[in-house]
Amino acid sequence: MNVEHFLASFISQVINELFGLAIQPEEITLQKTKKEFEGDYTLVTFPYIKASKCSPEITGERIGEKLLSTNPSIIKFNVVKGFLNLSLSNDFWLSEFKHICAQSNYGIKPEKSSGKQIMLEYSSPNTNKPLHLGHVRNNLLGYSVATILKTQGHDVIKVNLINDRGIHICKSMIAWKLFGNGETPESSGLKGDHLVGKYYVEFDRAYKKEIQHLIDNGTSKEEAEKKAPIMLKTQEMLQKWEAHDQEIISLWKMMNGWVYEGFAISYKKLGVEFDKMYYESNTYLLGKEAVQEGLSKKVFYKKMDNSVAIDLTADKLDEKIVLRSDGTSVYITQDLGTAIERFKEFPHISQMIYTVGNEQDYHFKVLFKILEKLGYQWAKECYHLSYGMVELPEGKMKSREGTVVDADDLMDGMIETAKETTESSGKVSDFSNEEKEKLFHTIGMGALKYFILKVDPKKKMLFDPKESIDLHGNTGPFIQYAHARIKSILRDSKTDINGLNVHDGLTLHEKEKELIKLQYDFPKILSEAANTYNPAVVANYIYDLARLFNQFYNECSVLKEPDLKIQTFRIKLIATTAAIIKNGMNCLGIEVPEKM
RNA sequence: GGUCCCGUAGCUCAGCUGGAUAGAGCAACAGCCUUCUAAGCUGUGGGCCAUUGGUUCGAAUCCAAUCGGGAUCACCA
Repeated sequence: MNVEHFLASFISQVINELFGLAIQPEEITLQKTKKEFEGDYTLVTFPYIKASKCSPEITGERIGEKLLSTNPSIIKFNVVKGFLNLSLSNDFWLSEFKHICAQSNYGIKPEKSSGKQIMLEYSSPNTNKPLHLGHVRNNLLGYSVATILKTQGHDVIKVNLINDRGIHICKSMIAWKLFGNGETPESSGLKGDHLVGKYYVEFDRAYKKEIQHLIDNGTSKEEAEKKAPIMLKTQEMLQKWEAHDQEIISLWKMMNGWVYEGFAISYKKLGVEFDKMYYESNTYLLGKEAVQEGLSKKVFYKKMDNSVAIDLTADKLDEKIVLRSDGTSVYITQDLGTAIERFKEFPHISQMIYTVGNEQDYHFKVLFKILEKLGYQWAKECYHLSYGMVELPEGKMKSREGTVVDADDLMDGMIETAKETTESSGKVSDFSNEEKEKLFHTIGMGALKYFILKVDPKKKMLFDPKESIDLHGNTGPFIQYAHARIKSILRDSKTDINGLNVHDGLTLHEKEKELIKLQYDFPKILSEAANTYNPAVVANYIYDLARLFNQFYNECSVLKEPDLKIQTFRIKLIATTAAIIKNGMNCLGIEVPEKM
């Protein structure tokens, strides 16, 4: 039984009895009492003064007195202006705490218990360059939201749609052919994705040089961009690729293979994974049937030049081309086709989530609207998990210009920072080398992941590479540290925690009560995070919990507490705290060490 | 120009389904380790919540306008 509901239904009865006002429990809003006042929950009395025909203060007094006399869990109340603050008894909170203890994974619903199946797409890299900070945000966000949805009992299918074809891929291939001299990851010692990325940058350099050369010889800029020889070669290569030219296909396979080897390493380090991979080289022709279907349903129309379009001006969007005049498809065509395919392939999915940056907000609005107009019922269950760009102090990152924060460098740098800090603390002298490496990875990646996930996904975020990510304060390691501290106490206690029982009638220390109250919120936090697709909700909650534990730790001793009943209670209390920290951090894809 | 998103402490961010004196962290300053891990805890300073108007008993929160920042409006992906 939810505490707010429990109180609200009592209050609705009381208000009805006292003032004759019929009010549903759901309409009563209770809020947590602010720190500076005494009490657990607060009722704002302003909405009821019309019915009570008294001042807000008197209204509060009357409701409070009635509640006190009818509800044994309420032991005290006070009224400040129009605010009625209610205090619940220690035993009430202790019995809530027992409920928390009784569940092995408090707040987390059993796997696949909701019966709802959701497909979530994330990552979606191009195979022409290595992953950068922007991809890191995408990957962490997608993985985290998937994990959070799983806590609600949903069956989540994580998919990755790899953009493995197109003109941008050919750019790296052409540059490698022209300037590569047969260089391979083995011969260069470069990670495969970095090697391919090097030639993507190389292409841009050569292209720009050719453009400048043409401009110097009197060609207009626009003309030069089209006529640059290297660009013509690239377009020729794309045509050959589409015509299944064996030589091009095998070059493509080889270079993509290098990229996949590189990605696999980065994904592993990031700790993300997928249930199914899609490749655009397989899906890029999809959607033409949907175009035909749309034409016959008169959703689309043919234009004078034979291209096919849809008019969305009535929906405050523009006209959108869905098939070129030469009959080839555009980006949105394959997105339409892919979506339709997926719902055929997985008939039980009830929701489709796309983790894509907010620069594509418009694209997804158009996509979902078209699907709706084509008559697909599930179109309204498609959701664009839109997130803000990661910006550097100098502005946006640009792959072609090399002004990106590379994902591998970033991760290695964080792990190195974690190593330095950890070693200087001198706490891990008894660790084996293997354990140390694991710990540095856990802490470094924890810092990075928390740094990115604690901010609201839809907001753009700033990253300054010159200021390394902090390990103190509101950070991943802060939370990991709180967890390690708890585990250290539990080890020293040398007791079987499951065998312990919490006694009634304890007097609760302020911080103990706060810990119970905050732990009690965990399931609500998870469902809120799931409903809003927002890992930051979990991140900020876990931080609050860790901070509260640290305060408790400073004020109350666990193992040195002489009263055994209290000691037992405290052991249970910190054990559940640790479990929630661990499960919460797991939602962010962050591991927590037993010792650090 | 149209549409969408964002403006909260020096910096990075919470709070936004309307409620009490707007919160954290970093940075600065001052304390706390013979006591379960100081990656910690406590305290001090720091705010016209972009501006103006409206709705309300009550607005950082809702509405409108204005100013600033960003994205997008391709037969690119």
